Amino acid sequence: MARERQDIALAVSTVIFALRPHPETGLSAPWIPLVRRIAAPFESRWALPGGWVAPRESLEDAAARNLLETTALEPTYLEQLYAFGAVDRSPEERVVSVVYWALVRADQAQQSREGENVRWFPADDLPQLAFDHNVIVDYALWRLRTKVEYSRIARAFLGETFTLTELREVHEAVLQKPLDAANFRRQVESSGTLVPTDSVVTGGRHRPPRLYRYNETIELVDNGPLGHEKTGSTRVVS
Amino acid sequence: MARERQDIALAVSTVIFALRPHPETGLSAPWIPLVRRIAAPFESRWALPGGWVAPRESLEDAAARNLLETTALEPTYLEQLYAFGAVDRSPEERVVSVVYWALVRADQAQQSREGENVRWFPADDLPQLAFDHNVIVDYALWRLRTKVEYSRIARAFLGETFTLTELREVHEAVLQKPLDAANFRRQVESSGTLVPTDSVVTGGRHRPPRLYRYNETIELVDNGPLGHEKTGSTRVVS
DNA sequence: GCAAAAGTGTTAGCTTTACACCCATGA
DNA sequence: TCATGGGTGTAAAGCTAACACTTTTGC
Repeated sequence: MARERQDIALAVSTVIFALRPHPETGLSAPWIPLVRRIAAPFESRWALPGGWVAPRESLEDAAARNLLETTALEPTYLEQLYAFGAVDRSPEERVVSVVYWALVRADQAQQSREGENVRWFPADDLPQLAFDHNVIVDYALWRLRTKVEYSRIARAFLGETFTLTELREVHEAVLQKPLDAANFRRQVESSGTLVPTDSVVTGGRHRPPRLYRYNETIELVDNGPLGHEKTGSTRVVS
Repeated sequence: MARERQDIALAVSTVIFALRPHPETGLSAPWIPLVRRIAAPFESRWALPGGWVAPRESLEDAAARNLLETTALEPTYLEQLYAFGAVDRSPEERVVSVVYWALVRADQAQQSREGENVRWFPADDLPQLAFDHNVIVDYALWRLRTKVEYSRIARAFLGETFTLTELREVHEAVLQKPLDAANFRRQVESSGTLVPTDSVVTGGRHRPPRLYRYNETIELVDNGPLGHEKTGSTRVVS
């Protein structure tokens, strides 16, 4: 079963989400950074950050490296989204793209070099992108929204400790709808995913809220194909 | 941004599920076909059916073609599972595998050429496979079990029309646990996914059960990245 | 009639949702 | 003391799970 030359280029791209106020509503919402293409095809169009896979790096390493090189971002969460492999998705060359999605905190997002060639856009209001990237972003947004409800990805938008209101605001920003504060509190408290700390936040003109942290002792669900193994397939950097 | 030679081989493999009686319990359970390797690496080990991606075929087409060539199977359902890209998953060569999972009916499964080099195994009791294929099968099995509960993939194991008992037996085989017939009936009836036909099945020594078919007019959920478009990313062949 | 599976009814317990209300702090 | 968000209480509605019971067929 000898293999002849395939001549299929293998690329990785990443949809990176951060939360920022939406320009229209003013409410916190998902934004993504895009990179302006400086060569054909789709020259001068906005596209997802990405690049080629090197022969001696894993797909995930390739995604993280390209992310860092093009946007200077190091995400706190990185997960594979889908492999896109239609024959005509790139003119001329045959390119298969393994796409990842990532989450960064607002403070990390500000460290990305923004400028002529890198700019952040509200994820629900994008220009026409290069290749099939509009479809990809829509799918990533759908995954983010479904997964925030049953997993603990919201932590990637938060610091080590946080108040329940901060956690709820992350959920509201992702889902783009208000949540009942009382019921939200009971849901997360009964889920056992959080542990209260001894600290509260003082300084507000109101009762000081308690700080929580994530409970690291409980096992995760839907952690990808290697999630049942000792080493997860999703990269979580605290 | 000129790209030098990557020398990364792009392969597809597929985890194909069919339902058959389990050799120990006698109850219906998921089985998968495996292919015996006839060359290094992992010569003589069992492995998932698969092969290389041709330059001018999509990933999904490549999966379907390799399936047909190695096992003579044409699945009724085919969906991408995950792209596996660890550097050392194949010795010597660098191989990235885009893995699909597929469902076939029992009658279709019997048409696969079984023999020295192709054999069916109970999915929960496999020998040590080539490469990382044990991990892949476990993940596919997890996806099958979670997805059967919220989507309509069970249809891929059934004919055009079927009784509610037949549908329930598919769920029981996948989940490997008995379900309450009365509650199962109410769940699927209230979901609106099924439409009763005018026909019943006669011949049993009991009240003749009604035949149902799937309601094609309702929109699907979680149909992959292209699921929101007119053409789905999952292949459903009736 | 009787066995067997189809199909309906009923109830206890749990979860969800909506919203009223009290609490603790800074100004 | 008042405004503000933190946090608790509560009840209606809906859903789930378990199981009793009725229906319709073949023999």
